[in-house]
Amino acid sequence: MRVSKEQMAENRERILATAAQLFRERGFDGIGVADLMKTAGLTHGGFYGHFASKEDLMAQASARAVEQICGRWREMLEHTPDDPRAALEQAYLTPRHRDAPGEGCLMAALGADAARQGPGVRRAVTEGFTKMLDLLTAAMPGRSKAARRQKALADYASLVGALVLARAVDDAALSDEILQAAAAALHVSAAAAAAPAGTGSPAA
Amino acid sequence: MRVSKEQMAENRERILATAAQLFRERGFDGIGVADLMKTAGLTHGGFYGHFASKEDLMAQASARAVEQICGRWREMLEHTPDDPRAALEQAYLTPRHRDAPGEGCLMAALGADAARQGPGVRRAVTEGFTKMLDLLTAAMPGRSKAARRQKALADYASLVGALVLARAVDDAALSDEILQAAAAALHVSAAAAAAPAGTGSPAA
DNA sequence: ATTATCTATAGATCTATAGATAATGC
DNA sequence: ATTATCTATAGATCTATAGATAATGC
Repeated sequence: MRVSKEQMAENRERILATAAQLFRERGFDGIGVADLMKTAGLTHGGFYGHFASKEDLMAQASARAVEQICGRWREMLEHTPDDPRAALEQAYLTPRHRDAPGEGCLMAALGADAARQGPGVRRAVTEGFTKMLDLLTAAMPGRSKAARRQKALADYASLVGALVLARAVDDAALSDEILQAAAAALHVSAAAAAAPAGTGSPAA
Repeated sequence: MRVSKEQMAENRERILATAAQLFRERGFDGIGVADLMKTAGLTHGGFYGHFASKEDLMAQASARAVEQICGRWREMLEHTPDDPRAALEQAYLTPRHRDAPGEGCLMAALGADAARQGPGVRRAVTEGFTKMLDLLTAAMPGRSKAARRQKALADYASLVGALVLARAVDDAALSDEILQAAAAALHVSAAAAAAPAGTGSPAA
């Protein structure tokens, strides 16, 4: 049953990646350790050789999700030097992002959940939020750093709220309307009403 | 053990009120039927004489929370005829509201959770959201109804996102900063940095 | 020999139900 | 007699651990 050190590291990565997706899709309480390990192709008991507890995994999976998101954000900032803020915010407010929470923004998927978790999870989520905020601040136009940060905070709140609301309602037209209203207020062109069967990852 | 019809109706109301608070404080999965009934002063088994299932209660408690919120919103609209929008949004973005989720906005506390629930809960949450949106639209200045509604949607997204983020982070200064940045973007004066030990209910 | 994983299970908790109990309301 | 509530429990699920297993790596 024992595997090589490389294989073990790979297993650990797969557990983390699986958790980062499933927690965002189903909430911290929506997926158990046994199901999670099964999805990762391992058995229940092996989990505790990799992580101290489920809460430990929740914290590390949150950090992992932030890394994925920041990686995609950095790519956008490099590929759209003219108006990176608009590109990022427009991509955030797409039906594609709304419909793929498992690959999307940590704060929209788990922010409300995180507020009810223990110190380890809240610390990881706060650090992750700060990293994402710094990237958005860097993409923000404006004179002073303070003004850019304030605008980034306000814009981030608009993005997260619009996505939370768009996912909560069961009316597709109303959901699209929420995304479009937020886009209009942020002065980026409205997201398409239906998600095209395009390639690539969602934008958050 | 049997109680009068009036007492039974009162018990049912107490279960609903308790659920509307505890679900918002701890999430739909954060409180069980047994603990909920204990808090309401009843025993576990009696629950199913009042509600068909926990999910049934989740839907009805969401509707109940919306009624509470809309009642407070209507009061504000009547008491601040000059600029009801600013009054409502300013009150929403206070530390008091952030620190009292059990009495606060349904969408900020349970919006992300609701997206993962069954049709009954999603329907109730969507209907509640529509009611709150209509009140905010009525408080919004603007020429056309469509323009007021679009602005209300965008503002509501900002409010919900700011509250979700302010609750998620474990850094008090950062949390206050989020509320203040959202208030500034909405052109309402920033919320006080610390919640005064005042009277009355939170504003959402 | 060490150790990563697996099997099996302990102990707690959760939703829901069955049957007993006792107070209401005819 | 009816019925709202209570007691007790079924059955499922959850986190975590103990001990067995078998492959790695000295």
